[in-house]
Amino acid sequence: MFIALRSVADGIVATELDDTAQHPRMSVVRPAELPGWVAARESERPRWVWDDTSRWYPPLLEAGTRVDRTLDLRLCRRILRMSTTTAETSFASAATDDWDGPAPAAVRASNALFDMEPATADPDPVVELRRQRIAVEESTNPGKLNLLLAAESVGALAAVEMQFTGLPWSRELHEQILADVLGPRPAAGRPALMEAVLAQMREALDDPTLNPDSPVELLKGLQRAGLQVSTTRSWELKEIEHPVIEPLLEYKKLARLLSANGWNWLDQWVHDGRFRPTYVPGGVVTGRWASDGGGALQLPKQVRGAVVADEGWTFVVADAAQLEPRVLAAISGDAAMAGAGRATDMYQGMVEAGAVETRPQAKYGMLGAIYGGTTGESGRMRPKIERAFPVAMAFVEAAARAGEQGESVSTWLGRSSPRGAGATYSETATDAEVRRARNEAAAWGRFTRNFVVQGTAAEWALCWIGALRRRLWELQGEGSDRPLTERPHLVFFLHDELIVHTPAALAPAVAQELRAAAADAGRMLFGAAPVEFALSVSVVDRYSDAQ
DNA sequence: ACCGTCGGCGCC
DNA sequence: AAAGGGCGCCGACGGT
Repeated sequence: MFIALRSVADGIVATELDDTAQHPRMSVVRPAELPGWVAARESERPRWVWDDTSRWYPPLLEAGTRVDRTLDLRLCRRILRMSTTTAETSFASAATDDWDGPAPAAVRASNALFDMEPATADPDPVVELRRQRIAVEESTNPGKLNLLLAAESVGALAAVEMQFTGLPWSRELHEQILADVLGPRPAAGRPALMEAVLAQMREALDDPTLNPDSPVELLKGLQRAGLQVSTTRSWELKEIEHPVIEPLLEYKKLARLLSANGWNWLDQWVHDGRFRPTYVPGGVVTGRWASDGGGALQLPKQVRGAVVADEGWTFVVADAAQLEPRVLAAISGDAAMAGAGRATDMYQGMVEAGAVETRPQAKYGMLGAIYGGTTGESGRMRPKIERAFPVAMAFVEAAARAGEQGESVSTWLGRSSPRGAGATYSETATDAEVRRARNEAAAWGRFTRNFVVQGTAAEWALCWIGALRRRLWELQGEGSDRPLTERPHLVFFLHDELIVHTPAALAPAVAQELRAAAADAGRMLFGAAPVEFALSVSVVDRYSDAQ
């Protein structure tokens, strides 16, 4: 059963539909009564259909209503528009309309739902749902596409829930870290320890007015002192021997901490002991999530010591070990690579299988295969990886060739990449123009090579989240009416890593569910394929203690 | 005062 | 011959 929600001038129209999206029965619900109404219908396990989860779900959660299943029509529209599996359908060729692109700002405003009368009615979700269902049926792989749409949508629910519950964050411990590394918070100017390091730099360069914060001036200063550098990037500076290098690298680290996760960040993003990032499901072309504000997906290891569980609670931190190589083994059907993945540590498994000699060789070799790297260690390992895993390598090579020629590539479930230009240049092009066109085509090939792996890994992660979310909810019995924040709940997601905040006594059970959900995700995507998805799981009171 | 771009670096 | 994927955020900078 579906129940589609739509905001109109005199309330919210809820349209109940059967599993074929037919036989509508409409009710009108007053906005203030929606959470209670939704909660009452939830026992029938409908799939709630709405334009944007980020618009409808926060007020429901605020009112204590959790929903199990949804279809986020706007997210689904984007997938169906792009997918090569729907390319032949009328859905793909239809003119753009309100459902394409982001929601209008007026609709996005979270209070529009309950506090204000909308100026115009929403576009009809029932019409869009039916169009999408037809597109899926007419696609070349309805089963996979349905799974992708459900996974994308459940991810949107989890994203809103994680923002709602927030990541437990200790202001005191964060301030302690800042004080240890930078010194006390200054009223103005640089913190004391930064100033001290800067003094060392000025001394080493004999340049008392050196401005370290301007890359242009810093570069001039370094060159004036005779250093052979063309940029001020850390990795380039590391190659050089000079008394200024050590304090300079230190200064950069301090400046980074100060500007990205210093006191200002704390003031802006941490309130009432919680960091509440906005996740953006589907925000990355590959299907990965993006984040908006607070840099949730770039949380440096340096400040993870401030992430501390509540009294009597603990964290279960799980990350998927070597997720992308395992995904590559599965989508390419490379049996030898899948065999190496039967080890808990896949890279070690590759060593034991005799493919390479050391674990770092395995790691860099695989990263090179997935990213298209050819220099350094990953380039040197390339022939060995080719020999050991020819099926997998042929798979990513094919994805790269497709991209170079301007073709679209797709993930396992059918999310497709944008089209590239290919190596296009006119007959009268100069050598430089030809070179540039070829470089661009090669870069697009690296993008598509990575797209199929990164995007499928993102699909695995969505399935993992979806399976875990239901398992956690059922952990204490569905009948329990405890709110989300009083049960084990997800608080953080980082591409291949999840954190669950749980009453300490339930941590072993949560760890079990995380592993079971990972196995669920593997089966959902790949059925009986012989690829295992190992997790490393730790139970810790502080995020920085994980692993 | 505001806006867009860029260098640089954090995460996966 | 050479070729590393995806993001977000900050401050500086150059433009208006």
